[in-house]
Amino acid sequence: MSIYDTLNPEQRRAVEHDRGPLLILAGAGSGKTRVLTHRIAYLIEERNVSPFQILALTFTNKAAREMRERVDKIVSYGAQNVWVSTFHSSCVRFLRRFIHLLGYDRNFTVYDTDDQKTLMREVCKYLNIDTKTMKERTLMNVVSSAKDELTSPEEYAKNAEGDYTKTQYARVYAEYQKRLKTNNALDFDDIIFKTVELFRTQPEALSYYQRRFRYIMVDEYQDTNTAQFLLISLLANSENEYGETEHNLCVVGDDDQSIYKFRGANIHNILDFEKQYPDAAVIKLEQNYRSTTNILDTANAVIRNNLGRKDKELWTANGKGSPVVFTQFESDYEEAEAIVSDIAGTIQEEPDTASYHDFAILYRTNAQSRVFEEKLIFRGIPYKIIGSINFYQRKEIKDVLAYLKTIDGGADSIAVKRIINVPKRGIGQTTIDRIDTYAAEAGMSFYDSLHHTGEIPGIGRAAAKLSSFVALIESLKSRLSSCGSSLSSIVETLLDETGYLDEIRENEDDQTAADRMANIDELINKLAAYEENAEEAPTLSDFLAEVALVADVDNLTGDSDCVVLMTLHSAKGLEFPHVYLCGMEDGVFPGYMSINAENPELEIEEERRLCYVGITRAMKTLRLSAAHMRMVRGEAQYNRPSRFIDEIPRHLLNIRGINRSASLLPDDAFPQSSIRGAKPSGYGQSGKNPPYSLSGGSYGAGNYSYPSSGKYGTGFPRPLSATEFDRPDPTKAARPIRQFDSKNLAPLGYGIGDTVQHVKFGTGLVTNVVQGGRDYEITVDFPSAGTKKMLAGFAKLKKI
DNA sequence: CCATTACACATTTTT
DNA sequence: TGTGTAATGG
Repeated sequence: MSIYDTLNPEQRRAVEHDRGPLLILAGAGSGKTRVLTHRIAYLIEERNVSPFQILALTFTNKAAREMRERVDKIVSYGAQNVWVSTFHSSCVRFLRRFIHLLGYDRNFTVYDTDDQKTLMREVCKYLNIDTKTMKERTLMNVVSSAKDELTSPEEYAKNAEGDYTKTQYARVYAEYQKRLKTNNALDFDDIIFKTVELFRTQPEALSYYQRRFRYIMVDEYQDTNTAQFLLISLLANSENEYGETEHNLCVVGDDDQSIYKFRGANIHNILDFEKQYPDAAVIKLEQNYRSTTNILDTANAVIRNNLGRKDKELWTANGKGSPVVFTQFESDYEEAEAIVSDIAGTIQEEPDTASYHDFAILYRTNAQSRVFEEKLIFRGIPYKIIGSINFYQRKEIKDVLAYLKTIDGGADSIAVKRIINVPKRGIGQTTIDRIDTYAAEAGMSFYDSLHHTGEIPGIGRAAAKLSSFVALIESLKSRLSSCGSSLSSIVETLLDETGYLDEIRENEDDQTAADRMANIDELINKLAAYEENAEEAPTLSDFLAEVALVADVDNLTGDSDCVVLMTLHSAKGLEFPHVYLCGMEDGVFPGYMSINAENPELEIEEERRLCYVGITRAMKTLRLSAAHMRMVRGEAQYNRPSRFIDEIPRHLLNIRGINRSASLLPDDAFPQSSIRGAKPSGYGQSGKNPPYSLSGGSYGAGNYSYPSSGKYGTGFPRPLSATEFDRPDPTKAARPIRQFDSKNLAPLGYGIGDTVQHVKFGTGLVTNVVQGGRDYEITVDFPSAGTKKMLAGFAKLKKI
């Protein structure tokens, strides 16, 4: 019996497809990694393909690591010669070899988001751009999208002609790019962008890799952006031994799991694969090995509402399993309490079968984790939050890395400026600005101008401090190059000599100081491990680049027994026996940003895919929940349950709710998530829709909304205890639902062409009124503030 | 130059 | 709510 016998027919067909383009549409949990790894084994063992000729590209280090391990396990020989790595790491390796052809130095550094932001701030300052009207964040997105679309600064400028804002963007982009190059740095997008540029302009570099990689596999193909798409297309264009062009390209993905449009992912890359390669074979993997029938039916029911997707439906031979539960709680607080106590209860009841790491709490935004954290701490349940605070983004780590970058070359001015006054050396902003000006005029790098302090006007007393800083860096530099000290020992030396550790000890409270020291220790360990394991000669640049390309989820290992909390985005690719998908409310999930977007249909579809991803993470049980009231940024918000809940057929859901008497509810239906203390000033004074009961079977039949009074605690009944998951209290009836009809919006009192008064912007002309789901979106031209789009519910416009 | 305070501001984020 | 940046005064 061969290893291929364990595959189902579709999987097997995919594995045995050895030549030409192949698209594998792999639904969630359909065993795509298995297919990829078995296909690698098959090519090597049955088709005599050299392991050196195989390239497997992933998005995350975690995925790359997993694939690497599994390839090593099933491929009998030469497994380590298969190139398995992320897009970015691969491109860094390509660029280390050839980037000099593009005028960069081969020991370039990689800028992470923080560095990018710092650089962008400098650019704005230099170009006199008011960061109040044009935020760095926006500018970074502009530059990032431009690069994702392979638009050079010059092209961008050309396209921007005649448009003032775009012309500004073009100036920023050009200056930003210029500075990156001066600093010999690439940002994340550059890594792909520059590789494509390399392959387009340097045929030798391209054909070198085309000849090398004859079989290319791409995981999560639905998440590729235009630049990555082109990169793949260029590489997968090799010639075989008969001089024929062949496209041995195998892409795996699921259009339903495309959730990174906001980062430039282009879903058409997967949808149009067959157009690009008319001879492509297409194989659908629809059998799911992860979840129960109930969970998959729920997932299918939701995703069915998206248009323009590849037709497919997941099924499983697993049993029906327990029903999917939806509970609406009184507040986010009670939601968290119930979920945490449910986890504790399950663990207590089934200590032999359930452990903490079987449970995942998933949410839309990182901010939602806080309540859970509180409850988990209170109960003493071990947990891990995967999230925005990446190890390598911590201040102390970034400081140490900045020191290393400075020692490594000093071309990266952002790094030098970061640590020139850390710990405090009495070198302030004015001094830095003066050096900057001098450096720009003299055409040298920031660090190099530190050697010429005598010539810099206005430096005065700071000169001595600057030279002692330079002396420190130089001594570390020589220790590294001539004495052959290890990287890790250099770090120890610099921490000691700069007094960095002392500063932490003095200025932080005991706990944070201890945390920081521990982090630094861990960094030293990682450095030492890197030096030991490096394939070739370990270099500082390589370590730094590697480190810049690490995400938080990458460090999620199964070895610690913790409940895991993370955003839906981070959860992609993972699975858990028990999943809690919380915050299922309109305005939270789908987020208000998508509901109020210019193109809500499109954005809601992306949110729906996110929902699909969340649902399909669950193996055995899935609990959906919402809160009637939620504290968001210190304000109470009242949201109706998510529209995605409506999309799940009633018979699949076990609905549990909070008890509340209908008569206590005020009549106003809020147009949008409400504001603390807001007066229910004239919205939807309908009051004529009779409440109907949840148990009456009408749940999910159409539009409805929960009315709300403003402030929590005013016209609102005292919070009642939430029904516990799994243990419905029969004394508490299902909560009543009232129907809501969007046509019942209150008349606005003004319309297009009217002049209105706004609290902040003054008077303006209404140019457009669009009726959204529960509110009007008003476009107003203000002579003072420009054109603004706002929701009638928030704007409080008055006709004049 | 640096500490303090006032103020504005908030999606998601594989790399 | 709580964080991170801009203005202020010592």
